[in-house]
Amino acid sequence: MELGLSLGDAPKPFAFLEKTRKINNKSFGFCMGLKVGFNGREEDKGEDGEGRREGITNGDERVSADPPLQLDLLPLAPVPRNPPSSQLGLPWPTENGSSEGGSSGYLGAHARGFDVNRLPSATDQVDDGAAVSSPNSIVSSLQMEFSRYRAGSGGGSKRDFEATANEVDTERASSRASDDEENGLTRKKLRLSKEQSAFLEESFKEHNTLNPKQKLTLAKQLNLRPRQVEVWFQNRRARTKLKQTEVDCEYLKRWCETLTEENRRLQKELQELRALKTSHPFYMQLPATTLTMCPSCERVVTTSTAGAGAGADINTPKTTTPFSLTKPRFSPFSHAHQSS
DNA sequence: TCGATCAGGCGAGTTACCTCA
DNA sequence: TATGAGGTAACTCGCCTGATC
Repeated sequence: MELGLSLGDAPKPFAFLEKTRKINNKSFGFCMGLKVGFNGREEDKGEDGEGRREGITNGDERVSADPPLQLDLLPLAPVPRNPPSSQLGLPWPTENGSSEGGSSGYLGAHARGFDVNRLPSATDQVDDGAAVSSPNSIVSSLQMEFSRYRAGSGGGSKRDFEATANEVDTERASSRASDDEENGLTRKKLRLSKEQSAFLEESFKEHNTLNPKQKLTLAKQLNLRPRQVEVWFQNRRARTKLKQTEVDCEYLKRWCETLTEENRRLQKELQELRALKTSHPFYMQLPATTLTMCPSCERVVTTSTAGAGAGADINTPKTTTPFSLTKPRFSPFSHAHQSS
């Protein structure tokens, strides 16, 4: 059984059909594909390679004629097709080709000064190349910058309230930071502000991995250490994967129930056929024949080693079957018979 | 060309801290 | 006010990959 997952637009091809390990981040909807194969090659694949890393298999490694089922688990509130990355000034080109360079970005120009996590150290300034305002100026700078931010985004009262709450958050964080610094304690963990989280979230939608340049630019824009940005993306990927796993489990559980039910029904049908065999021996004078049905072309063909029924197509109108045939969902069929 | 070494990145697992009911 | 649960930032470890020698 093969499970292909992608984060992104539902109709997109499954990741295991593409030669890519990248997760599509255009939206946070869950798109899950399930392919059941009978060749058992999963066991042969081993533990190395991209498939292990991302749970994705290359399409050319397993070839199946049956298209995988696709389950769309999109969020109730769909993510806008065009996330406001350009407004946020992401440090890399978006799909629209905008927002190249953080300095021209929306927050890129204004976000300086709301560092909630640290007091700038000399090494940080060297490493990040970002001049950080003094601790005492953080809050006022933030309020000034975000008042502009609100005005620029045309926010209403609710937005103003949220921004104010974020300012409080930031102030609290700054206060904690200052306290820790004064006490000479090393800060273990501090909360990111809502703005920082939202900005990182938007960035993650664009790219779920960062190259060093993007990391540095983001860190500068958000006044975070590059390490913090890196850790945030790592944790974000982990959360995404965890969520996917939960969805996978739920889906596979339902799928298992469905297969169990189908198996039960087929067993019942088999019993009926056996009963028919005893009551209508006429049918049993036919040579032993295996009936198979291709789920893709929906043709039932007979295969037999002897007798008149070999290779006959029972879908032709003049041929009838005294019983119903169930179309299996998955089959290791090849479509060699389809061309004929 | 091949192997050893190193740096950097990432996933997985864990810890520690914070918030909230 | 104390407490437990849940969320999450940060850390550690091991593995992989690419660059360099």
